[in-house]
Amino acid sequence: MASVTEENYLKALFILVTERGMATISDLSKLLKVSLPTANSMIKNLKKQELVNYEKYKPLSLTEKGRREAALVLRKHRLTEMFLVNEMGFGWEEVHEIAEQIEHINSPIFFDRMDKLMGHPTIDPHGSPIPDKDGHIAEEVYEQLSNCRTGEKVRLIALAHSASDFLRYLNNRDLSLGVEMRIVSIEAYDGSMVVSYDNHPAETLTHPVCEKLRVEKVD
Amino acid sequence: MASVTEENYLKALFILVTERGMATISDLSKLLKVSLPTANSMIKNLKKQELVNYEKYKPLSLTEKGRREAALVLRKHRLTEMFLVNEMGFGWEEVHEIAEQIEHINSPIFFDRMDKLMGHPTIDPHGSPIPDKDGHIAEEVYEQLSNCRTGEKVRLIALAHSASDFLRYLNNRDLSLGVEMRIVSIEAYDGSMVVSYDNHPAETLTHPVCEKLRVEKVD
DNA sequence: TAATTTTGTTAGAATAATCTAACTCCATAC
DNA sequence: GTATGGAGTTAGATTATTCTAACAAAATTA
Repeated sequence: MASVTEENYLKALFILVTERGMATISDLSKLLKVSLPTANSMIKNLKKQELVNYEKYKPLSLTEKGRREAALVLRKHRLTEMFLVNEMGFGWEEVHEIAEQIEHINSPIFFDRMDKLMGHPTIDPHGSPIPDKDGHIAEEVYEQLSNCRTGEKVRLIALAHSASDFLRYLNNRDLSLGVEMRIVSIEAYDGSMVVSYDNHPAETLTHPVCEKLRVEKVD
Repeated sequence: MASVTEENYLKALFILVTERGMATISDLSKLLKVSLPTANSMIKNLKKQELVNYEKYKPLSLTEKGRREAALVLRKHRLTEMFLVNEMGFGWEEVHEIAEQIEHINSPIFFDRMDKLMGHPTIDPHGSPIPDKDGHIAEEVYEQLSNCRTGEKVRLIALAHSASDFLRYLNNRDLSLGVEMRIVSIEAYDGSMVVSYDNHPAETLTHPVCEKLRVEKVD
């Protein structure tokens, strides 16, 4: 079975490929904060185990076996986040670091029990889909807020990132999943948006923030 | 901070010293299933960190710092076991293996939350005391069933071991903490005892089992 | 296209945790 | 009081994961 380190590489690769369609060794080395040679040698190791496809100087991808392993780690991570929020009362900004550790626990009954206690949730507290027990994961079809137009009304449905400082930023503005907002205006210069929702008639969100907010249109 | 391996050595040492009053390198090597030289070199490492007292060829003990670290690992283990039983619905025979892994999670807020959700429990599902946040642990003052006499009435209050096969053995006989039993007879030859309780008028328990059952006398 | 920068690779070393083989110390049995 | 067996130690090697230094390939810029 994959070591904790190997699981982290597989998960990182899965996320990179899902988010940007491809991944390189230097992407991995940045995301995991290891040196390039370290990532390079781990990739050789994972190739030997037939978990990643890799040829010298070429971009990386997961084999079917690797993709499945990675999705199961992601399943454990997201189930844990949901459990921490729903069953233990944590805020969505507190759970990532804990889940980063618990995702490596090797105990199918433990995660099955979480899953059952929560009634088999399909998304985590940040709106990301939870892979099923076979490693299948729903595609994320939501739009970025940054791609929407002035006047549109949208519902916040998921987040592309879940760093705790970003989540606290959202908390401070009463932004949570399900909030419906109208795009009041878009600043052409820097792409920042002014949105209105609930008791916030005019909240300005910078472009990097809008890129991370996933929304669906409301009629 | 101590690595997972170091935490396991400290915990093992704590348990050995608590159970038998002292510990040697070979005790450790047997308990942790590592070779003698492996245990030897780890002990040197822990001595360098001032976590254990050790002189060549002498028995081992924990320093105050080491004792505290060990007790905090044990705290995480036992809180986890209690959480798994009380909040997640596991049987007491299922929780040891999971807790062995979760005890190494580094997240004070996670364990504080468990503790709070359960109302600050002081014993785990096997009756063992849970150390407090400062690493203080209550002494276990219970008697072994094997030291009791014919005719005495006792209440099962704790277990000295929590291996899952032992716990299933108890489950199969409807033995759980709190059960009150009367000692019907003791077989002098092998120390086995016949006890009666609830719907079990005459259950025979071997000496090794009786040694692991901790009881208090009922008037 | 040539120069430069970024990315990737190889070589070689370090650390943590483990092992086996060989040797030494110590308690105790005779 | 010596011999013996168990416990402890040392030496040396292995594996996993990491690093830096040096170099090579690919991509980008001029």
